[in-house]
Amino acid sequence: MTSLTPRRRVPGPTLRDVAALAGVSLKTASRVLNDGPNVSSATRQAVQEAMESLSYEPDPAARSLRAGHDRTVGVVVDSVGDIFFSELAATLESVLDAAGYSCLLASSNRQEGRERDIVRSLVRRRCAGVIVAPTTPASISAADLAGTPVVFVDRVGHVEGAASVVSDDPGMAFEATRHLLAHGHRRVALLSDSLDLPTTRGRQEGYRRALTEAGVEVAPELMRMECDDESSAMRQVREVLDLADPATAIFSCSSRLSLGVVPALHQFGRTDVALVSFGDFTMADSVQPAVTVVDHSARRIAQTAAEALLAHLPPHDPTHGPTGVIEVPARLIPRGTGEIAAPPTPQQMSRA
Amino acid sequence: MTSLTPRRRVPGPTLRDVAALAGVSLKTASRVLNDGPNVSSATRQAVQEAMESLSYEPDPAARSLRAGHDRTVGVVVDSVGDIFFSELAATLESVLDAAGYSCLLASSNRQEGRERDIVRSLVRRRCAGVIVAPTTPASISAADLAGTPVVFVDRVGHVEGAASVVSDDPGMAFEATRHLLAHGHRRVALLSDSLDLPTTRGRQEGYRRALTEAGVEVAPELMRMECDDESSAMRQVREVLDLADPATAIFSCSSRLSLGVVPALHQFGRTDVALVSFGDFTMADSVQPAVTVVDHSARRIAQTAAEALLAHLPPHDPTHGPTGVIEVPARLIPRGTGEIAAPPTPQQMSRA
DNA sequence: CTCGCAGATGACACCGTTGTCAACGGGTCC
DNA sequence: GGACCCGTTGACAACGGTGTCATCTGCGAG
Repeated sequence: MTSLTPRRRVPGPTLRDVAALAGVSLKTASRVLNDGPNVSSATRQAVQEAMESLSYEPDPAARSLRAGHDRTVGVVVDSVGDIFFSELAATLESVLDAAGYSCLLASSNRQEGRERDIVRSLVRRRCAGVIVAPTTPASISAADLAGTPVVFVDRVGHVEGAASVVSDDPGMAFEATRHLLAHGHRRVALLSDSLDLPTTRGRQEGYRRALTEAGVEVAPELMRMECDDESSAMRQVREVLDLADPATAIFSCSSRLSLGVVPALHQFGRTDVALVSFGDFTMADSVQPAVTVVDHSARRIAQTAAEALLAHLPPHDPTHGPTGVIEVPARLIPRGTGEIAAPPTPQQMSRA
Repeated sequence: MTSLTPRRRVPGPTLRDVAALAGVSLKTASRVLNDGPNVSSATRQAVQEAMESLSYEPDPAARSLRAGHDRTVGVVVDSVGDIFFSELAATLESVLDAAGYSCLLASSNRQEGRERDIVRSLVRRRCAGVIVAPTTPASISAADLAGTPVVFVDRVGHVEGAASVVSDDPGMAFEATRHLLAHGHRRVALLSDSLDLPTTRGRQEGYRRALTEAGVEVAPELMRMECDDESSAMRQVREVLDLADPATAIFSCSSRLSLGVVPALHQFGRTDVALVSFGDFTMADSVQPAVTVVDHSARRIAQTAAEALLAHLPPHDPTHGPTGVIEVPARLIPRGTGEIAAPPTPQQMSRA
């Protein structure tokens, strides 16, 4: 009972076996494995042949233990199941894989405590580095990292020497809203989630600024900040369209919400309502009319973040990687819904 | 240059420190850590207090190296970015996390070679177990696993003693098709991807069998097996609707394709066409009419697979976990599109 | 001819943990 | 009272690599 044999693992060849076969010492074999200096080409070749013939693979655990780091990058996102983060994760994985790193992926479920636990555990694992979508700017501290390089994604994290790769939330929200205003809309509804994330705040801020600069009143009844899933988004859409002075355009703050807004508009038969979605999504360019979006591409953020992290990892000089906030260019993709003109207002009609 | 210090890692407390503080030997501390037998309660408590006060955390690498296994489960899916697999992965992660395992997630991108490489690398890492969506039934062999417990998901994998958690593809496809036939349809189009996966084949088979049993001709021009993304699905929808003897119902073999079919039908204004989707998706019950789906819930498959794997892992007896093909019950969820009746055919009309 | 130096190689300790086995002390049973 | 046993404990080696330092060889400089 004490010695229940959990199905015997078949041990692979070790570096010792390689060394023995090549007729050299363990250390020399190690040098060849790591492209170390001072190895004669004859020796190097002998060892390489031995590795080949045994189909030797180094043991990551042993390496990690001794060397203090390994070829794994930890990735912490809100949820792997979320459309945005799943794309982000997929891209991170492919970029890091190309650089010889594997990914340890975990979901924080937006809980700060869980996020910190996960990061600590990744650090304990001697991950080469971590990539985190922080729930709050200060959710992760330098102490949690214990020197492990980190790059934040999607939201800014405050850790000395760390980079944060984000899109320009206020700026792009500003542009999206201005785009709607430019098509004559004065009643632009804002759909946003209720969370107090910097991302969310930034987008709300951009919306407000665009209205203000255009001299349009910021109407509280048009700002709907309780949309946490598709169905609540649908409900809010109905409400802003049913107002006495109804919305004629909608700015949806996330692709998740847009997944509720689009069906809602279709269901109500209101394809005359303008819409810009912050965040592209699968069906955006196949629905009719196609949805105008701000593309803050998960792919591009992931690509940039992965490269930023790699610059902090060996063989690069870890002190010279990028630092601070990196804004990934986002762009407005006009596809149809954003270009729907506002109907003439009663005032305009009477004035004419 | 040789000794470039990659930002000094701060080493955490080791078990040795704990032992020293508690005034016991390293081994005794280890015994407490692992709930080993034969430790006096006084000693146990002293060690636990020492661990507490140092906030000690065991080192997974060292543990893995010495014990030959660790608390990590490798997960290999087609792509983390795919809607189905991202949900699958999210659920696996949460179930395994609750059992104290972390996940190492990787995408095979449906390449058999890459899949095998990933699995081998996971095995080398001494993962406690792996969960794989195999590209082919024989893509992974017992030799690749070297004794590591495995559970296959979504598709059947052939490895002695391994469980495969799948939904009843032929059966549910049969039922979906029969559902459409029961509403009077005789021209039911099949939309499927071109891959030669058992899953795909099973669904095609169920479709054929339903038609045959109902005495309906299996029409080649209605079987569209070249749909590999949303846009090709849209194209195929147009084509089957434009036939001289057009389709009146569509059976879409995957949620990914349905994401193209639904917008296509909306765009063509053909909400009179019946549709059943194999696989639920976010917008399915919010579009109008809502989409009837076969729910082969990623969540349920993941849950079952995680439990099957856990049963093969310590502290359970690894030889007594479930084995063979486990079919997760799927169910047809009628929501609207599947219940649209067929228009009377010319034959029926003239006969009347 | 000797010294020194650099390239090549290996012996050994060590990373943090767990398995093996021996030692110790106290009680039980003849 | 001695043999025996069991619960408790610790010394030691080992897992598979890498860092440190010593050793050895050959060769050009003085």
